[in-house]
Amino acid sequence: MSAKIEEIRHSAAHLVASAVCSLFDNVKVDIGPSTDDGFYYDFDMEHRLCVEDFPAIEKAVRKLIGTALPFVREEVSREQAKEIFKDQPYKLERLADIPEGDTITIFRTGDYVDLCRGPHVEHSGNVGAVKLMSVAGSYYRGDEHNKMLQRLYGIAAPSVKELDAIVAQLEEAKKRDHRKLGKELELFTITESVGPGLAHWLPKGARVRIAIEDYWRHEHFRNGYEMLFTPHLGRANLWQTSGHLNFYKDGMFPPMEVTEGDGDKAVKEPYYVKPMNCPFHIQAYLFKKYSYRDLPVRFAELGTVYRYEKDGVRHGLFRVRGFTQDDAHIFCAPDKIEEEIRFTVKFCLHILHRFGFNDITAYLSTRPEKAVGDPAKWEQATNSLRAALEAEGMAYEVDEGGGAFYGPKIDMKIKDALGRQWQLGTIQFDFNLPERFNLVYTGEDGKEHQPYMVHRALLGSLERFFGILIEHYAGAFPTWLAPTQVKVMPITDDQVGYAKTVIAQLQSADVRVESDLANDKIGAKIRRATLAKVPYMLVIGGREAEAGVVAVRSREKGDLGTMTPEAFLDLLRAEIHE
RNA sequence: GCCAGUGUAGCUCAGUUGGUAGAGCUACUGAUUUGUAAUCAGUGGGUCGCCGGUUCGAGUCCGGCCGCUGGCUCCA
Repeated sequence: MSAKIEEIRHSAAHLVASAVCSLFDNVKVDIGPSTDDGFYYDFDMEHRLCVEDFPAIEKAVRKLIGTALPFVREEVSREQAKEIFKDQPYKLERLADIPEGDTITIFRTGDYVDLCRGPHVEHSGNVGAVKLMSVAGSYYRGDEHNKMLQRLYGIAAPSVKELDAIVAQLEEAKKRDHRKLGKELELFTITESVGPGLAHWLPKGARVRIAIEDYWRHEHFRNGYEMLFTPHLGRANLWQTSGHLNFYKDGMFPPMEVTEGDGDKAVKEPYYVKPMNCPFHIQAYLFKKYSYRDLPVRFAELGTVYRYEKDGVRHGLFRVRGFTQDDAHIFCAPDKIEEEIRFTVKFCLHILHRFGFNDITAYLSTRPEKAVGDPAKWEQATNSLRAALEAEGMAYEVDEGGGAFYGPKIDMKIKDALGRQWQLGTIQFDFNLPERFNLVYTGEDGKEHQPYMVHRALLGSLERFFGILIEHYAGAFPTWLAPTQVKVMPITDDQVGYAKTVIAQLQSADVRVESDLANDKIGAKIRRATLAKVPYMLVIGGREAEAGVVAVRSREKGDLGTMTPEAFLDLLRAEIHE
């Protein structure tokens, strides 16, 4: 973001605050920072802001822009500032936060004065254009115990034309919204009858998921992982041991209670649906004794978990209550951990690249204040994470003290086609569970040692990942992922027979192929297939049927002319495996 | 949970100051047999999110729930 744009957004926020103060009574203002795509300003006032107020506010802002009011910077003493903002409690609090000795600056725009570091544009005319987008509640200083203020969101640009461009960009993002595309492309549905946050993968979505899963499993087997299938429920006792009941009970669905045993010996036993797979993978590890020669043991599972996400946090597929993690747990000897982490990082990047994500940043989170486990282990674990990132030449940022209480971690964040950042993979040490479940392996010395345990997900959850993929590709999945890879469309009923033999040929080669035999003109069929974002259309008319060829139309490249079905299959295979 | 919106047919949406619902697409039927982004005609299809209230009468007004959207908080 250029400094100039930032100044414009920031200044626009001041103009909006100024307009709101002039239009309504007794307005207390908080702050108005610029954001990634605009700005917001928080207010405390009696009047409830709503969208109907926007035109009046925007009009007042336009008037301020029209008069080219200068933004006047003044340095003031703390006492002067206190006097100026005596009716603005939030400003006084912000003022109190400014360390003694720092310069206190205020900015005046006409009658409006704001406590602000700046910088600002020279005069309000430089702001150009402002549009209010939405109004929302926001806790003062982001703390839910504080009073809720009213927040106005807006966008600003140097000119109306540039503002329109921003609006167009927002509309582009809206067009890619996975919820909209999920409906249009028949990928998934979430129904009120089943419950909020519980996704159903429809046939088209399921086809994409299976393509993802097949690839995922194949690569895991090729890279030394074993697969597990584990139960969806476990006794309360298990969750007691793992510590989840103590720490995360609110995030778990409430228990279901069954009676075990008869008569006097009958016991009520609560079962919980799993919010994580770890305890189950640990059971698999506890199944037998492991030697140092067996390590590292890598257990992977596409494990479906359920978490009781609070109201108001759900969002399409991005935040759901039931989801499938591409989970794995690695049990590794301490002296091999650095190598193993490097291997894991490499594997993660390999998988993410396949899905078209090349702009990847890592975030390394280190030991927090409250932590379990030997500090020396933390040190070694953190170093192995750091070394792996450096060995892979990855850009990374360090979040000091940002690790979980049970171990340090790396999070992988990707940028999608619109430049938006998403957190996907995570590689996380756990010094808590090996202790709680008393995990061991037999070392070279014949004694029992505790292995390092690493949780690892590459895609995060399949649901969320699918949502991100939909938006990344705007629904136009690459051929290897596309729910329908090929649409066969005869021009008249006379070619249906030949079309069916072509379809059978493609199907037997595992191509996801569909036909459009509707009694429609070819233009209508092409339109439908285009809207469904099918990568390849095979148009079959009398000429093609006669010659035993197909006319190929590619989503990206348009008309590719005619070729035999075999030649088309070769082309398709080359693209899928590239 | 909180603030602000919002909920009408499978989908996208109309529905004027309250007078028991409409269009296009989809689906189905018929005609048409078509050469690269929509052939024509007909027929189906709705407890207007749910519950309650006001009213002679509620999709429309009021209240309470539920869902969804945008935020705040949260995401082991």
